[in-house]
Amino acid sequence: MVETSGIDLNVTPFHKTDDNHNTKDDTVEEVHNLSLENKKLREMLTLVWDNNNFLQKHVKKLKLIQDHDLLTSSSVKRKFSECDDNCNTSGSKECDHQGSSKMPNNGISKVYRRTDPSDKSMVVKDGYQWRKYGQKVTRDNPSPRAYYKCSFAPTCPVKKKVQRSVDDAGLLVVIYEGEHNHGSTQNEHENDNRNKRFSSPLNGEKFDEVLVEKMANSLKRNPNFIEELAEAIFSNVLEQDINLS
DNA sequence: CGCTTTTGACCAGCGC
DNA sequence: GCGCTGGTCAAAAGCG
Repeated sequence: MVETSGIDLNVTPFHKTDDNHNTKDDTVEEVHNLSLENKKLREMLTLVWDNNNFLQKHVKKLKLIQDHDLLTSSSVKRKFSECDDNCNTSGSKECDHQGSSKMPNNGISKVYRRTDPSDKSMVVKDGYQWRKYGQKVTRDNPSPRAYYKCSFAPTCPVKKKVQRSVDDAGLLVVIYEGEHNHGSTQNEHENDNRNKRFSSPLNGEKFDEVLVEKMANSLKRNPNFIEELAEAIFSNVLEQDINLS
């Protein structure tokens, strides 16, 4: 019986027995071999576990890259190419494209909001009052782009553009231009609650985490995946052992 | 009645 | 200059 972090496995160690010559030395040797085999199996399981974790992280990373590509492929890419360059070169913390994020850029910020794809209204509750003044279908995105002006204060210069992501209908890309010269119509807490009520329960970063978790669990539940992974690692370990010896 | 939304027209910038 | 595209305007319609 070998026990590793969180996994119980019934392993019957392969070892040679000889009933006719069951001396004390033989028993000691058997115990020694058994512990060696257990040690090896434990190491292998640790390796499998580590590789599983690595693969989970890799899946997560691929998902993030996919999201990033998806978002930068939309029409807003042109305007924010500078920001993207900054992301690539300096890795600025401000340029977090994951989930619902803002990217301050000369009074321009971009926010991603995950909503129900079936919800046709491109309403983003952000605590301000907006008046729609135009709508346009852009060249590289079949979903229309809506233009809003802040109507809470007559002198407020802030505008925003709302458009669905070209690849993910459930993802709204909101571009804010300018800064409000007045306060929000509601506090941040109320705003959060509203967003929770009006959009999908799985939104933004949380949605990604849940998705990755599901994918990882699905892989873990798949016996073929575990078998193939174990086989691959086992053959790899054997190769390493051969190379070392 | 006042505010918001819709939608076609218009304008400016850009590339060829 | 021309065509394409994104952004804005403004009249009409809708709504509470």
